[in-house]
Amino acid sequence: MSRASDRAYSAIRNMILSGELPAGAQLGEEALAEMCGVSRTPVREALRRLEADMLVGRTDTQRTFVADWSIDDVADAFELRAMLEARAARRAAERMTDAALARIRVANRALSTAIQQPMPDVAGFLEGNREFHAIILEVAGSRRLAALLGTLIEQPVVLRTARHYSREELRRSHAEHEELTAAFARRDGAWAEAIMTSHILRAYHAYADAHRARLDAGTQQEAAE
Amino acid sequence: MSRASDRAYSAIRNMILSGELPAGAQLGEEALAEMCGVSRTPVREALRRLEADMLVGRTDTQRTFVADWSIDDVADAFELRAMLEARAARRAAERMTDAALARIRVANRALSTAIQQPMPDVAGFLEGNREFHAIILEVAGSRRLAALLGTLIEQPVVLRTARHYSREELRRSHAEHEELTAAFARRDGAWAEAIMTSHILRAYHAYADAHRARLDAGTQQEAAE
DNA sequence: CCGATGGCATTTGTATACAATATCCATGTC
DNA sequence: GACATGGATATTGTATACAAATGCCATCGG
Repeated sequence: MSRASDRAYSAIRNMILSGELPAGAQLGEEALAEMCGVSRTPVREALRRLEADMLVGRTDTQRTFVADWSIDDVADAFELRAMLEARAARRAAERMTDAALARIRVANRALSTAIQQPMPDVAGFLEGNREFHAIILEVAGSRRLAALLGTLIEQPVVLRTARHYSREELRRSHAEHEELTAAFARRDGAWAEAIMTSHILRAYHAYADAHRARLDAGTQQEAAE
Repeated sequence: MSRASDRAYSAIRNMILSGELPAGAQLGEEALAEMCGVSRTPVREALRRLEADMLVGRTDTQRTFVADWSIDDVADAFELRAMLEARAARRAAERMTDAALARIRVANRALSTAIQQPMPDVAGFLEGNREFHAIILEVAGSRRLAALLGTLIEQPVVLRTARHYSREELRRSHAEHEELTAAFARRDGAWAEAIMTSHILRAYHAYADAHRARLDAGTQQEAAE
């Protein structure tokens, strides 16, 4: 992370995820370079990586812009993520070790602690959640699967969704993690696969519902103006 | 393709796929730049892309080398490809149009012609095959699915395998394409998914068998020396 | 008033120089 | 003789200058 290109990557990425750079915004290399305090060379590398992540797009004439995520794109991404994470869960169940199982339980405990605070610790929840899924991916032992999922796990949408989870949703998510752990403990690949599919798709519908609610609110507000 | 970085990408890629640059070979940026007749800047871009394709790897100190594909890596890649192409086939069947169906039939006819020559036209077969799978991916209508499959379809292994297909294997492959077309004509997603899974996994086992045979031949030769 | 055209401004692409870092080999010490 | 150390050498990382292309806008002709 000390390399200039890594700093540029993180900086631009954060600006996109935080919404500081809104969807559709043109990304001039020179302007980004100045923002990041580096030259254009590392910025160009960072943009290529962000393009691979599909966080930025390119016009037919090589102008880069912040990618716009339609609701269909989000559905598409969640569908693929469900398929790939489910596959990872199955492989992980088939290859599970006692040591990894212990680490998964630790992550789940941290997650449980986070959501039982008087004011739910969302950052703690996200970190425990990330760790949980990371261990599964590690145990699954497929470098390619990990690479493919890498471009799907930390999308703008996913991050923003979790922040709006209700306590009930957080609790439900944790319950699913517990059930997945049970499937891992029994080395039951089919079970793990099924729960993981459900786990991701439920997260998708939580997002879609929230999105629809947001749209309705926007429409009402427009009507009032 | 006229850009220097594109030329560098193609050139290096071809050298890897042809075996001119053997697995494990160090890829000095300066040396590659000279080979491609460009400067280091576009070579660096090309290497980043090839790294995303997993055709080149990187040491912990950022030295690049031609990726070494163990038999397990190949199995891993085929397994993922089977899953993703099967998903694409299902989506394509559900969204199939008459126009696309006609194009698929044209591709299949070309493929059929290629394998019925006295001396099978392998290049023609590969082109028809590529077109067939490309149309399916297009009809599937998922940019992400296309992006993920992009890194899996034209791997060194896949290309080298097809060149050693027997006429019987070519004929079988074509028969599977015909069956897939039938599934598409009936808009039967489950059927299409199943055939595609089988289609890719059969190709995998054809490769694995050939690989084993090659290993055995090598061992025998060693024993004879 | 609308659209085409030309040229200026902006942006991206490439080459190259230089800085930082890693590798390798020779030398010296135990 | 094995291993650590240091510096020469090679390689990668970054900045910058310049070339090529793209986009924008004003001007001109209809």
